[in-house]
This record gives sequence, structure tokens and C-alpha cells, in this order.
Amino acid sequence: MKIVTIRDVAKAAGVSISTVSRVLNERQDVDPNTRARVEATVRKLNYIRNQSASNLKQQSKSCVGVILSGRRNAFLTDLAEEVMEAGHGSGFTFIMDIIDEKANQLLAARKLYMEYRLQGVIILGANLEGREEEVKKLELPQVYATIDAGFLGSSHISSVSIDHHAAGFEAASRLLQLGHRRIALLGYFSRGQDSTGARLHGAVAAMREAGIPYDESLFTEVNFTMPSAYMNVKRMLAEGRRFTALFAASDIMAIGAIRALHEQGLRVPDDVSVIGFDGIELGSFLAPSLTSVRQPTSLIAQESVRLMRELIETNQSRHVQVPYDWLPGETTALAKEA
Amino acid sequence: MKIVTIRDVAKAAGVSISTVSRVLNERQDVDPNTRARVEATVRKLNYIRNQSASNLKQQSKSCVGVILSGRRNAFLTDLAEEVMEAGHGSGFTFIMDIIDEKANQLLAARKLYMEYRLQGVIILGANLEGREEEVKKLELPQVYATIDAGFLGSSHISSVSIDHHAAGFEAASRLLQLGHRRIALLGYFSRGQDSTGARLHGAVAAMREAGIPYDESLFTEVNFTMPSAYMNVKRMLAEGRRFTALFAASDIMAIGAIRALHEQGLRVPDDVSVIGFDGIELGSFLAPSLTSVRQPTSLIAQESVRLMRELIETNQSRHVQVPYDWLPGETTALAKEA
DNA sequence: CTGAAAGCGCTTACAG
DNA sequence: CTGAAAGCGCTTACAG
Repeated sequence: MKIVTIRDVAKAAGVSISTVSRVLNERQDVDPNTRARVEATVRKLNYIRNQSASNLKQQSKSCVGVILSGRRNAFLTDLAEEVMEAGHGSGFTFIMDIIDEKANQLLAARKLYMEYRLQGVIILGANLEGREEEVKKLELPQVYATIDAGFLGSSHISSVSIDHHAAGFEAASRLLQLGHRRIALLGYFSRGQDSTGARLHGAVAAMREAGIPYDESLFTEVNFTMPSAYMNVKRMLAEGRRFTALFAASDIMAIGAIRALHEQGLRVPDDVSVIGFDGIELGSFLAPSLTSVRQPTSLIAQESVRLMRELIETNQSRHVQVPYDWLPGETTALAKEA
Repeated sequence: MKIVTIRDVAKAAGVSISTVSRVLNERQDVDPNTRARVEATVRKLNYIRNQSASNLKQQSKSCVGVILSGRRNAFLTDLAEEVMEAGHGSGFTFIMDIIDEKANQLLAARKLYMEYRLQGVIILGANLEGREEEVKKLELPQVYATIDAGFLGSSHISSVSIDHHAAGFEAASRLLQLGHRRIALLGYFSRGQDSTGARLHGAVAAMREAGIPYDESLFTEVNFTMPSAYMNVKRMLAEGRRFTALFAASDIMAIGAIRALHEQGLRVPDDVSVIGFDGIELGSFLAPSLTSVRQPTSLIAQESVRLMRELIETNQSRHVQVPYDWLPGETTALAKEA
């Protein structure tokens, strides 16, 4: 395939490459007639700009990196899509890097920044636990989506998230109101500086308020995949650890858990109530549909883009909290004992 | 953040940038001592190569594009991941473009090719129906995964796929053996040059062989999303179009269909048997688990990479067929009437 | 409003 | 085995 360069376009249109470049970059200081002629030539020759060459020079372009931790996390991939959509509308160009869930997001962000000369990086679903110093040393505009990074106190870092602790508190409260006393918890159980830990800590707080002490035997550590949730719940059941309700820190984990319950002959919600987290599309198409806590994907995406713009244009750091929704479903019911 | 360039590395290591470049590109004509010194400097300075600059020059690099049609298609996103994995091991660099399901893959391929000076493009989940000319005009090495592009007879095009027609035939045969006579079909119904059409045509052929003529009222056109399958099956049921089995051209569609059946009070598989297609991970975690036809993701991924290599290195075009697996599940049962 | 020229950070013949 | 130099295709002050 013949490669058409800006030089070919310039020659064919009878102008200099500077002028073609101006037209391509939609600068206003071009004569309308010239512009029209160049545009026609671009179309006729099927010219497509070489991104590498363009990026090499153009440092001021609003090219932003998006780090997606874990491609299997339906919530995050949805969020990534919405971020790109929200950004395209307002002139951002994105370059996305999908990394392993367990990979270091900060290293990935740094690498992407260097490789493509970005203006900043939006990091989806990060775990900042114990990485305060590392994050602060990364001196580039960062926006963390789904986690509150305010505690870092960094001037080049913004974030947008729901109140994970409150959401976890609400989920557990709903189960308590239905009469459940033995509630299993699925997820990571960190100190709570990350979103997942905060959800579980919130749930534990609700239980404690209801006079139910934390029962370690009802917690099982699970990474954010269906197989992991499935295996761990299966093991819990095999070990005779019984419960009438289960709160999973993600919908995907809830699905794996439900399968394990199903194989054990336990029915959802008749024998065990289940609440997930995130509110992914799939949840509402399951039978029974999944009860969950919805994170407002579009809103988080829009805020991420807005925060990135503020960080780039006015050097302003903010930490935004957005509301979550309770998502009623068919996997929760009154506890049998009640 | 300070940006470290190849010049900085050269200065710090006391060599020329040519030498640094040689080390970075793992050329063999470098003194071991010099190499070690440069590598140490690279690490010390945390140098990361500017991809734009590198790509601008280096046309011979094995950079391959991957076009993913539709991010919501779990099978294709899995496949994409496996392709990148298979390729990294063998020295390919990938640049992925996720486009809308309805967007033109060929335009996307061309654009990606021009923007990044690729060696070729791997296209996942394409529909070639009625685009023979357009595809052939795209004079760049193309590998189509999941569809047989042999009919194009193009020397710069290879492909790898299962026999979709046979797979569809088998799915329907299984339902027929279970005594089903009224079998609903979900998907696109094209002339059969695309994978989805072939699956449905295969199913129809099986039914015809069993003496069951094609009943248009049992077919519903659905795009590859859960909501679309859900809505359309809901409509079928509302219109009183009854069936005892359903074959969906993808697992995702099967899930949407099952939800519609559930809401109508029809139980799966007691009242309606369901077979999906693809064999995505989620299927086996549903309760009941989804009966399906598995496309061998890893194998398709590996073949795609191998075919691309052959196309680039030896200019050799091939069309490979890989086997599919029958994936037994819990959504199929004997027809009630039987 | 337009063009000639410098330069972005690399890679790669070429010469030694 | 190593370095100086040309050049990849663009963008962007600068001058007019």
C-alpha cells in the first residue's frame, strides 16, 4: 500500500507542508479557500497522519493515558470505555494500557508517560495501600477513578469515587434488616485505604453496630475473578462454615459465589441472600437478578476527564465524591430464621 | 518529571547514542563491557524509550495492529488478550484498536496501518459479507480470526476459524436428538459468508435434514448484546411464538434470552432448552451452567500470530481450520413432548 | 495568511 | 566494535 505523507498532500494541493499541517490541526489562521483545497486533497489522497511523527513533536497535545487494571473486571472495562467516550467529546486523545490486576499501576503509568509523552494519566481501579511515597514521587498529573486519593495530599493528584465505606455499610445494613446474622464477606481485607477494603470495613462496622462481632471464619479472601470467588466459597462450604447471607465486594465475585452455592444445593435467595458490588449490566440479566450497589460509571468517567482537564490547564487538584445507588435485585430475601 | 532521552543515557555512559540504540535494540555487534555499562546506565536513569520516535524511524519493527470489533463481546476480548500474549512471546509488538461492533473494520485497519506504520493487521470477529472488493483493495497483510477468508483468494490475507456451519449443525442436531422440534434461532441471518450466518445456516440445515422446514417466526434478528437478545426474545414470547429450545449464536445472547424466558415464567431447561456459542468463562459459572459450542481461543490466538508471521516473513497466505468443542451444560434437557 | 527552516528522539547505513 | 550524520514525518516559532 502506498503511503501518503504530508509532503504528498502539500505537493498535490500546491501549498507548503506548514499549511497542510495547520489545516490538519484545525488552526484558524488559514484562508478558507486554501483550507478547502487542502481538505479536498486530503480526502482524495486518503491521507492519514502518521501518529508517531505527530506525537514526537506535538508535546502540547492533550494526550492522556488510561491505565486499566485487569481486563476481566467488567466494571472497570465499562468505566474505561466511558472515560474514552467522555474525553473524545472534549478533545482529549487517549492511549490505554491494560495491565494485569496484580501488576504495578504506577510503573505502568510512568512507562506510558515516557513512551508517549502524555499530559497525564487516569488510573482506573488502583490500590494505593502502602504506596503513598511511590505515588507522590510520580510527578505527573494523575487522576484516580473509584478511589479517594485525598489522603495523599499531593498537588498533582485528583480523584473521584463513591464513599465505599458507606456503601459497604448500607449493603450490610440491608442484610441485617432482612434478619440475617451470619453474613459472609468476600474480597480483600486491607487496612481500608483501598476501595475494596473500605467496602468490607463498612460492612463490618454495620454488623458491629448491630451487636454482631466480626467473625473471621465468615470472611474469605478472594481476588476479583469468578473462579477465585467460586473456589473460595466452595471451600468455605466444604469446611462447614455456614451463613445465610453473603456480601461480595464485586458483582463478578458474587456470580462465582452463587455458582458455588448452587452446586452445594443452596438456593439463592431462599437459603442464602447475596449482594454484589458495582452494578454491572450482566447483573440485571441474571436469573435471579443480582442485588448490588451501583457505582455511577458515567458520572465517574465524566468527572475523571474534568479533573484531568483541571489538573492540566489550571494545575488544580480536587477529590470528588459521587453518590452510589442501591440496586434492588432478586438475590436477597428475608432470613429463614426471621 | 524529568524526561530522560537516549542522549542523556549516552552522555552518562560515555558512549554515542548510536551505541545506546544498539544496546536497546539488542543488536549483537556491541562489546559486552560496553553493553553492560549502557544497560546499567539505562536502569540507573530509569530511561524509557520514546515510542513515537522509535516508530517513526523503525519501519521494519514487527508492530502489528489488532482490530477488536465490539468491546462487549466477551469471547472477542478474551481472544484479543490471548493474541497479544501469544505475540509478545515471539517478539511482536501490538497496537490494539477497539472499535464499535457496527463500525467498519477495514477502515479501522487502514487507519491504524497508516497511523502507526504497521507490518500487518489481525482482525478479530470481522464480517466480510459483501465486502470482497473492499478487503482486497486493502493491500496490507491481514489475518482474520474466527472467520474463513479463503473465499477471497487474496495473497496477502490469511485466516483461522472453526467450521461454523458444522458447529451450528451440531448444536441443532443435539437439540433434535433431545426431541425438540420447535427451535428458536437468535443472531444475524446473512448469506452465510460471515461466522454468525454460517452457524445459523448450519442449524437450519440440520433441522431440514430432520424434516423440519425453516420457520421464519422462530428466528429473531439480534445484535451481539444481552439487552438486544433479551428484548427480542421477550417480544417473541409476547407475540405468542412458542418453542421448546433456543440456539443463540453467542453465549452473551443466550444469557439475555434466558432472562427473558425467566421473566415469562419459563424454566431453563425444564420448559426451554438453551444452547449458546463461544464457550466463554462466564457460561460455566451460571446456574444452570450454559450449554455451548466452544471456540478454542488459545489455539485461534496462536494460529493468528503464526499466520501473521508467515505473511510478513515469507509472504505466505493460508486458511486454517481449528476444531471446536461441544461444551455440555445444564441448560439443555429432553423436550417435554418426547 | 503563508513558507522555509529547525528540531522532536530515535534508527541505521556508512565509514573507520 | 563504535561514532558522526542523515533522515523518519510531522509541528511550530519566526519572518514576511
